Amino acid sequence: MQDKITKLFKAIADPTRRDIFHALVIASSTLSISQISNQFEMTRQGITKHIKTLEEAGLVSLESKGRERFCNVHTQPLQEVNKWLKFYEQFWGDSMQDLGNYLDSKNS
Amino acid sequence: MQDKITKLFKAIADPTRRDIFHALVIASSTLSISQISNQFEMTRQGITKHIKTLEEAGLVSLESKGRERFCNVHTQPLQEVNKWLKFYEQFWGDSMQDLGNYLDSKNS
DNA sequence: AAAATACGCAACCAAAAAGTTGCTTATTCG
DNA sequence: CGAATAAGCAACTTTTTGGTTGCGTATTTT
Repeated sequence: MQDKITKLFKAIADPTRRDIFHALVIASSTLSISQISNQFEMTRQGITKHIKTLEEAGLVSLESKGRERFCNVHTQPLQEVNKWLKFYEQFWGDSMQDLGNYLDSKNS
Repeated sequence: MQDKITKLFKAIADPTRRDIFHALVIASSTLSISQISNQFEMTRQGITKHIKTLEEAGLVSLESKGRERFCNVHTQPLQEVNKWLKFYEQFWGDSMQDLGNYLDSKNS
């Protein structure tokens, strides 16, 4: 389909998914599908779809317990986004000047 | 339409747009629409569309000179993404343990 | 002035994404 | 056991996205 990093970027590009992800991170325990969807206007099935794309991005994993499914959240994949950002970080401030610095350091 | 940060996330979620953005950042001078689209398989009009969404995310701005339009690139908006990431950075490593630390620091 | 270049804009198209409804299955509770 | 709960799956609709073609216009170039 598409590469890992794009899946990751797309997963967090949706506001609902960012909200779900955030809810999972700050929750004091793992949450079930229903527990999550109760926090949103959307139908459970809609939430399930979002969770699936979060899962495919590696940001959550699912664990069945009885009739319920609990979501484990994983923040580690975000390090890839951070890595991507890192490169451009050197250009914050005045782009052109910093670009000069970057090129100089490459040539030395 | 949608909030600023979502526009930004969506802008960088597309691989072609990330490529355009990257090309602009590492270019030694500003590039025109044609100069950019020559580097891609896609039609000029397709590229123009992508540039427009980059523009709406604040990542580029356009400047007309004669019959050409040059793209100025801006990395600063990415700081917003970095800010978003920062919060989750404390959970990298072992999520649950770090979450404990986070909650503890809130209560002290 | 004619030809070529750089571009915008609108219409269109296909595929993907976002979200819904309806139905089935499995588990738990009384 | 029967009712209620948790959830999966498939089909379907709507909207968004990614990309194209076609055409008009302004600016250069020759």
